Amino acid sequence: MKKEMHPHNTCTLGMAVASCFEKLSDEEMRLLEENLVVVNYKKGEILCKQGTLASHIMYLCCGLVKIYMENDAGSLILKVLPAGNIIGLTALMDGANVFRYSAYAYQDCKVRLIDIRTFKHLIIKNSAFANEVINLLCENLIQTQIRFFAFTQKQSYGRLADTLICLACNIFKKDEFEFQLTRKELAELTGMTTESVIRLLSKFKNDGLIEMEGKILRIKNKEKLQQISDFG
Amino acid sequence: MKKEMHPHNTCTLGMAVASCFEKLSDEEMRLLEENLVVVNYKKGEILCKQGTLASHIMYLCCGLVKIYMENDAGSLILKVLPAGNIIGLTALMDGANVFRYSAYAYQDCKVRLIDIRTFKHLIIKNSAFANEVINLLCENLIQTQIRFFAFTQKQSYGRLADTLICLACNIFKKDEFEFQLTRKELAELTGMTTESVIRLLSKFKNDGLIEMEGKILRIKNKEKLQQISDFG
DNA sequence: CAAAAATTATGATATAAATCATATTTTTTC
DNA sequence: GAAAAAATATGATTTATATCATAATTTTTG
Repeated sequence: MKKEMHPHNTCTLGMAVASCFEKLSDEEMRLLEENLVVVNYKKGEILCKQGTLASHIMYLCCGLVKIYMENDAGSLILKVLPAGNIIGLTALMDGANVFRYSAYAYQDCKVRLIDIRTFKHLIIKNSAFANEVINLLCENLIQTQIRFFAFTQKQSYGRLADTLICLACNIFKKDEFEFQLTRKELAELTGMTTESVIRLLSKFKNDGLIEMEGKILRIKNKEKLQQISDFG
Repeated sequence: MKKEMHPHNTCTLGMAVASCFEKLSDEEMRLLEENLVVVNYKKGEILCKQGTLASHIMYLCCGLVKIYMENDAGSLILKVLPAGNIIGLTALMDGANVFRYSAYAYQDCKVRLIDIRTFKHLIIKNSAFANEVINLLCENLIQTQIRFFAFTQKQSYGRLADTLICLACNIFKKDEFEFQLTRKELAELTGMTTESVIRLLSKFKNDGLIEMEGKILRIKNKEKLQQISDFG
C-alpha cells in the first residue's frame, strides 16, 4: 500500500543531485567560479568535521562520500553521496553556520568549496536558484524522515536489505559493485553492531540473496531482498 | 562534550517558529491574505493526511498539533508543534506536492491554509522570504537528523527522558503541564510500545523524577532526567 | 616480507524491550 | 447513568539483538 503511493521512495538512502547551478546566469556562474576553490581529497580523508565553522558549501564533482554524525557513544551514517551532490546545505541557516555532521571520503574526491557568503548572495539575487535550494532541502528532509521512520519500523533484516538495495540502486547503480564499506560501516548505516551485520550478511548469502567475493558484492535476488526490506 | 558544543539542541523535539511572514511587504501580505482561508479544527481532527495532494501550506495560529508518519506496521510522531509553526513545507518541492506525513489536532486549532502557488510565488518574488523558508527547512532538517541520531544511540530510558524534557521546555514551556498525550502517543513519540512507556513512567515516578496526577504531569528533577537523557 | 593491526567470522551468553495475557481504571457513547 | 470502549497498569514469557570471547583472515606498516 505504502509502495503503491511512493514507489520511488522505497530506498531510504537517496540522493538529491544538485540541479541548482543550472539556474545561474553566465555572470553569476562567473561570480561563483571566482569564489570557489577546487580541492582534491584522498580516500580516507575528512572533508568536514561536525562542530567546525562552515565557511563553505561543498559540491562533490567526483568521488564518494559518507555523511555521518558521531559522539562518544557511536556514530550514524546519515547518507552516502555520489558525485553531483551538495554537502553542508544546513550551514546556510542564518546564525548557525556550523557543520552538523562530518563527511569522509570513501574514494578520492574532487570537491568545489563554494564560499558560503557567495552562495547566500546567489540565493538572494537569483530566485530560481533559491527555489532549487529549497527543492534540495525538501528532498533531503523527506529522505531523512522516511529513513528515520523506516528505522523505527523495521528490524535488522529489513534495514540491512533496504540498505543493500539502496547502495545498488542509488549509489553504485548496478547489482554488482565493489563494496567500499567495511562491515563496521554497514553497521553504522543500518544502526546495529558489526557482529550482527556479519551474521545477517552470512544469512543472506546462505539464502542465495547475495554473493560476496572479496570486495565484490553481487545482489542475486533483488525481489526477495525487497520483500525483506518491506516486511522485515 | 556534545552538550558543550550545542547546548541548545539537547532536546530533540524542537520547534522552528516561522518568522518568514515578517519579511513580506504590505502588498505581498495583502496578496497572501487574499489567497488563504482560515479554518478551525476541533481537537481530534486531521489537518492533513499523508499521501494526499497538498494544495496548501498550513500556518498554525493557535492550538497544538502532532506530525506523524504511518503505515500498516505502526506510526512515528515526527514532531509536536505549538502555535506559530508551518506545516507541510516539504510539499514545496517541485513536482511532488504531496503531504509526506499526517497532522492531527491535539487541541482545537486555528489554521491558515495558504494556497501553495501563492506561497511559491512569494518565494520567487521576495528573496528575504525565500531565505527565511530556507532557514526553516534547515532547522527542520537539523532537528530531524539530531532526533534520528538520538534514536539510534539512546535506549528507551534516555529517549523517554529526552521526550519529557522536550515537551516541558519546547512545547508547553513549563515544568508542570496538562498532558494531552496518551501513553500510546508517547510510545509513538519515543519509538517503543505502550506497555514499555507505562513501565518506564512508573519507574520515573517511583524514583521521584516526575509526578502524575490525572492528566497533570510535573517534572520534579530535571537535572536527573537530563542525565538519563544524555547517558541513557 | 614479517609483524602488527584491523577486519571478518562464529559461538555462548546476557539483556532490553516486545509480546501476550489479564485486570483495573477512566472515558466515551447511547 | 449504565454499557461499551479505550486507556492504564502489571506480570510472565519470548525474542531480537547486543555483548563478550576467541579465532581466522586480510590489510597495513615498518
